[in-house]
Amino acid sequence: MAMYPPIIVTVDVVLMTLCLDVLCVALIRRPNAPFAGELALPGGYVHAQEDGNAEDAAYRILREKMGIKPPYLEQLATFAGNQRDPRGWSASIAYFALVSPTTEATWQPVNELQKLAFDHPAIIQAAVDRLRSKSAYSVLPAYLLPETFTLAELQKIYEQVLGSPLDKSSFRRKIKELDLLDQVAGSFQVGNQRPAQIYRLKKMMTFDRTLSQSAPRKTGRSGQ
Amino acid sequence: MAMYPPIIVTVDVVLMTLCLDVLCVALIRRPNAPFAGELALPGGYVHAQEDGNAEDAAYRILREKMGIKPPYLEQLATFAGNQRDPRGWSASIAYFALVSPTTEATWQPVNELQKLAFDHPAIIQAAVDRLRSKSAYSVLPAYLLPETFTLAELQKIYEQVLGSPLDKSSFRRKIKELDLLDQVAGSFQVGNQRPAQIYRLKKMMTFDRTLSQSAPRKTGRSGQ
DNA sequence: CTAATAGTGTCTTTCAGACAATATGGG
DNA sequence: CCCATATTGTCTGAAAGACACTATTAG
Repeated sequence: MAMYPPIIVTVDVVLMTLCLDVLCVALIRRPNAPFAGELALPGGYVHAQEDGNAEDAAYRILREKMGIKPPYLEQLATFAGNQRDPRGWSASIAYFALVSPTTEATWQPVNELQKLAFDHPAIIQAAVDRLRSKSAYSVLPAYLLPETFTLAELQKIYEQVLGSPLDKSSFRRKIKELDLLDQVAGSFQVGNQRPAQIYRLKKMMTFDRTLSQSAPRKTGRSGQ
Repeated sequence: MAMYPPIIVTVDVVLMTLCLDVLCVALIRRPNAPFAGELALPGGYVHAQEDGNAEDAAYRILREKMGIKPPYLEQLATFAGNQRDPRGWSASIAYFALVSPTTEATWQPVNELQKLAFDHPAIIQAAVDRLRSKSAYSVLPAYLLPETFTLAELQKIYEQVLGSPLDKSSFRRKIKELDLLDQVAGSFQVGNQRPAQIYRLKKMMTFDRTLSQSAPRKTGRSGQ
């Protein structure tokens, strides 16, 4: 079998959180070529000696470049081809991760990104799409909050991510049915108001429990 | 930056169809080491010279090894690490494809697979899971049928893939709402029965239209 | 008391599941 | 007429949306 030049294999992570109610992604300014000086996703080569698998590499990169271990990480997709890196044929195994907004990083709103290195805009778009679609039927957005939060805060996150307002009663009904939150002793209060119950995500091994919160109904019938 | 030994980059395709109402996957007996003589998914090295991107590689492999161009192909996930290939650290960009049962191949039922090369059982399992989950809200299973089919045939496919019987009336209501099928002139008949209307998939650029056929309702209320 | 937000109750609409009724072919 | 399957119609119950109502704090 013929030999081909080695293919560049990297891992890039779309690390997201919510800053001031706006979905943001963590970016790093590249110190070296290619795209030296430009903003890029945290990423790097797979280290065959250190990384047992691709997820290990993603965790290592987040540890080395961001100093964190995110509570949620999943593989997004692989972006591969001869056009995305001037050095040659490359494959980027992309992950997406969610963290609390207390995480230190250079956060940039996903809706107003400047020019980025490589095809990172496309990777970020894919991550945002994935987050949106999964938010419709899972508790993923809770990972964008601090460990404890109120239901009002959680609803705001969902509305931000999904881009449409939700009914308070229906939202609470769904969340209660899901039974994925634990009450936390204590409450949160600001100003002259009734204090709110505090919750946290239940410790679980499985994400992706069915939420099945559907899109808002249309008022009129769409013909027959 | 330190140099690392080159990483093996391959593309593997889970090519599926329905043979005698059973979901099957196309396998090839490996002629060479590693795993010579064992069954494996059609796959191969990425050819940096020929393949512009990973999807190109998947199509090339299906063309070379199976002699087909499938009507549906999507990236599944990337399986990468140092344990899956005895030659070293490897990354397999896995795709999954659906074809009509008229396609010539060595089909094996996905439920009774023998020992396979590499981690191909896990890749196949991921493909089946993906097909199942997408079948709940898309018209994907139609790609498992010949180009034209009746609604009864289509419903049987859904029942096979989803693993549970569907109500005839509800199923037709959903399909009609989706508006993803075109009527074909002519009809299909067997025996002394009313002939059935023939349909085909509409030509479209987008898959994944919302079907929102939900899981069967539970009869009782689950507490509060 | 008021202001402000937290949290609940209830009516209505929508839609999937169940299943019956009708339609259309050949004998 | 019969049978067998295709196709449509209708009823019902569960769940989502709309929205009003009550609860709890500070002052």
